[in-house]
Amino acid sequence: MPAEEPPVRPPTLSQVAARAGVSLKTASRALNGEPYVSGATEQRVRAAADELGYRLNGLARELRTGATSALVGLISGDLANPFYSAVASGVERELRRRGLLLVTVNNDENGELESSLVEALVERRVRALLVIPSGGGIVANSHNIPCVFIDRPPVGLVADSVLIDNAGGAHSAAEHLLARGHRRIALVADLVRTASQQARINGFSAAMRSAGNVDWEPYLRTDVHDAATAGDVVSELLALPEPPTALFTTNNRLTIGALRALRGRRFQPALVGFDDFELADVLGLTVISHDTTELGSMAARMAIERIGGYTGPPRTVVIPTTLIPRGSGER
Amino acid sequence: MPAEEPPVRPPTLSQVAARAGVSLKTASRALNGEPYVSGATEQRVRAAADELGYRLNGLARELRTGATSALVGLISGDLANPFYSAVASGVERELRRRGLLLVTVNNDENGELESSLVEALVERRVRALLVIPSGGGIVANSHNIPCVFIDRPPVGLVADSVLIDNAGGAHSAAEHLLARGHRRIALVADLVRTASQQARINGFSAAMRSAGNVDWEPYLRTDVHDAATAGDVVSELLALPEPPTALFTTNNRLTIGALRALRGRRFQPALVGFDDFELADVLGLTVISHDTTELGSMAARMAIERIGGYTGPPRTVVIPTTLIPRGSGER
DNA sequence: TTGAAAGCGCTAACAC
DNA sequence: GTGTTAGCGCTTTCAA
Repeated sequence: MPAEEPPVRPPTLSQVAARAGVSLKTASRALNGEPYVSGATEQRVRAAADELGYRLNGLARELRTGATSALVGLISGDLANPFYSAVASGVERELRRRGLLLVTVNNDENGELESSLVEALVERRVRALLVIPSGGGIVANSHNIPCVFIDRPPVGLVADSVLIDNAGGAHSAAEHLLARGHRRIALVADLVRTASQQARINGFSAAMRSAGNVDWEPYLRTDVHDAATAGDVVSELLALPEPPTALFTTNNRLTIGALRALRGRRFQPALVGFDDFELADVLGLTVISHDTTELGSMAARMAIERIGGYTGPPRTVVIPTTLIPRGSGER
Repeated sequence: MPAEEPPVRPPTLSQVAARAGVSLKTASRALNGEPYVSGATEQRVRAAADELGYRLNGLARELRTGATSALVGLISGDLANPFYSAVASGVERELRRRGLLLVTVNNDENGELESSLVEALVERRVRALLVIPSGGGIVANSHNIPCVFIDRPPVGLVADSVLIDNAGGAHSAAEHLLARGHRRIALVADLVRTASQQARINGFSAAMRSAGNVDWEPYLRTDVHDAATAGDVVSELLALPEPPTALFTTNNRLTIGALRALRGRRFQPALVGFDDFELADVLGLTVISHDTTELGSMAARMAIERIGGYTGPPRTVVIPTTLIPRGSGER
């Protein structure tokens, strides 16, 4: 049984100073590479710091220099979803270049939890907040800290946002299928309460309207939220007396569900999916692609500008989409 | 034109106290729900806090109460890689339950960068460090803070680690292919300098040795680090005068590269891949699967125990693997 | 029940 | 070049 360990505290700057035989401030100057320290003194201080295994206490520094941290918070859905992790990857890379650190938290697609996470991050004095809203709750940014919304604009307030060209992408998917002669086209969409899904549905139906096609309307399915349900929905659609000849799925999860349902079937309807993903090429899947990582990088850059003092009006950046034909949308 | 904005500092506890007409300490007690505060006083303090939009400054609290933060750092490769993001997802979920926050940083698979990131996190006084080592560098944990290694054990020191049963998984893949009569089996592996790859290669060759098979040896390819190269390597293998009849790829990236190379070919060798991934089922791919998210959760739990004061000897947990036959490994 | 004083580890401002 | 003093916003003594 080891004796009660005294809770070993890391060495402090004054301990380093004492050991080097200089004052606190001199030690500070030496380690921070400030001018007006003689070479010899600097050497001694550095040596003392090494011997003690001294590490700067960032908390204390940050408290002193302005009571804000070097942290930027990202609130999103589960990182296991490749969309969120791609965004996180872009964000992290951009932050790291500026010496900022990324704190990631999962909102579990739950608006209340999301609000409490905002509180927690604000208490930690994050320098900025990046949010992919759960869609349910509204993140009120009454905290006076820079906030950039990703993929979904905030409800009821104007703020910096980075969005995908949802309407445009869905529009081009619709046109692509129409141009190949499809009329009975099914639309399988996620929760309509999110603005991004809403825009995709709108873009799609606008294209149908322009083409004077109403045959698709019986095949609209919304609020399909996971891959398994998407698979069921697609199976049901194909079991109809007059099944659709083409499908458009409005995000990667739903597309994957559709692919599972289509697997091994004799009749393969045309399929276009919103969001590109790994292996879509191997599967010969036609997709509406966009640079998800760039979505994150852009948001991070906007946040960094705000941190840097930019005070212009809120901006909205729209990331374009591209249709990548790989076979499934051309049959 | 608004006048020069004074840099608005968030309200402090003493401002709240002043407004409520109580002392600093009383305000602190009231907001922290400590005993010995009269109900009326508490109400007044809470009201004052609300009116001012007061948020606790976690930096100051943490500095005062022990100079450590509520942060846990995770150092890994790019989150765009589903393996890392699955681990991160498991870690985050576990931390959040304990009120801890996850800071994720990307080591860019670069040992030197990794060391500097450790420094940065230690300076922020993270409570624990979770590391998926880049393989190149050695993370020396001379910092006296809890550290758990994930997927790859640290070189040259004993420490808490959570590993996948790499050797066992590779062994079962080899047996699976041998049992189906394959002899010329190609092994496409990633950087051998990482312990996990080393273990997979060892497990595979041990099984071959047991079976008395040496025919596979000309088909060993290592240090294949990305999907594109993996594709090239597979194409080369299949172009040999005596091509292998089966392939084993030692991680998801390489498997995906192999799939791309195999696409549209007449002759389809058997294929087993280490790591399961989304859509592997749709592709009919036989894999060595393991619970990647659990890898992260387990590591987080071990770190939390250390934070909680556990001082036992370092432990190593091995996460088991399962072979999931889906067709590609059975042809 | 409440308050005053001290101090966490550091840096800013000003002396020497 | 170097040291002294003060104070970031909070919690922890200890006294009232």
